[in-house]
Amino acid sequence: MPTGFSSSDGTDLLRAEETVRARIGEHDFDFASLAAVSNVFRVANTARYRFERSVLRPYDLSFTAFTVLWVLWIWGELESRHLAAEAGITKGTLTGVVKTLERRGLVERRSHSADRRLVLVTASGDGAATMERLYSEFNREEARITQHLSAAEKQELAHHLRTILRTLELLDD
Amino acid sequence: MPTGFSSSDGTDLLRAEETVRARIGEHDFDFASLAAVSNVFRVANTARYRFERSVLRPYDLSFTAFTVLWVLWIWGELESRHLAAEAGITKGTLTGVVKTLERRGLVERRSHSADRRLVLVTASGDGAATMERLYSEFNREEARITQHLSAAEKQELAHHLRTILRTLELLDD
DNA sequence: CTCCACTCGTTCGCTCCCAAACGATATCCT
DNA sequence: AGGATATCGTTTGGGAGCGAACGAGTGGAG
Repeated sequence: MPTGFSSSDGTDLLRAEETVRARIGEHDFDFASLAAVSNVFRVANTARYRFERSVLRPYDLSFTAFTVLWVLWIWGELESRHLAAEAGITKGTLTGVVKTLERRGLVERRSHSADRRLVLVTASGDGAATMERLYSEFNREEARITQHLSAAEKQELAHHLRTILRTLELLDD
Repeated sequence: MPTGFSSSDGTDLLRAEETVRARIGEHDFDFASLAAVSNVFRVANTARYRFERSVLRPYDLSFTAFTVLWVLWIWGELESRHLAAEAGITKGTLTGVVKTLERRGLVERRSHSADRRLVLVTASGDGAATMERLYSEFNREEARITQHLSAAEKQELAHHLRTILRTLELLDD
């Protein structure tokens, strides 16, 4: 039951942050950034956990395996390193995930004819069919966990997150 | 280099979402929820990766080990299962993480005198000293990645995320 | 045409991460 | 008191997840 930080009724959601404030003191500390960033981690953790236990469980797919399959479904055939980048994992990790997906017949691998170092990965017919069913369930769950935000607030949220994403790209050493 | 989904100049950050829209069609799909939730995952992924490579690397701490130590630093001595809940991991995972932290002398374990099933965990002097230095660096990095958001926007972001968090708690089966 | 530098995906060692099963302990019921 | 029941942290098995090292393959410089 990793629900992340807060425990019960929601009114004490800010309590942890208050405790931090008290524990740390006031000198030269950016609490607005703390609140923004730490809540991103909390939501991601909790939501990921929930997705794995609800929609993903019947398909016996991990969140990462789902992400990889989803990327292939959207973009079509991809070279390994691009697939890894799109899915947000290293190529070493991808090797294992693709191996899992291949074992279940959801994905196919072939090597590039011209450049034999390259490996091309595609969603199989089965993989595409699975995503067809799975992704609408996934989207319903996305809607469910954001049900107390208006459409405008969701846009606002997404917009702020994209701003951070852009900053992260620029900061990329 | 897992930067997550988007690749280069930031103007095509929305391109992936456009592609999704084109791939999926328009029927009965909640794109606002998709944008909000998927960007939470992307930011969390990318930021976590960055934190591990920048501030955490010199201390040889994983993000999770840092989180556990941070929770102990803020809240003081905790029983294992509460520590796990606060850190957002299962108790089984916690056993391993605490073992790692204990090996490095950052954390101490003792058993409850009255109820001998319970294990109490504390940050050691070394652990607290480490957090003292580490956490201000961490906060500077939080400020850095959110530098293009105003204080009001950070509040807004945190507020929307807390709304989702509250919903997730309610949905908690 | 042959080194040399580079790039590709895989492998390795280690940590994290969960679900489920487990042994030890505590509590409740009667 | 004592047996069912519940709860605690640990262990186990398997899939992520990273960095670093590796072997195979490409392409450029001389």
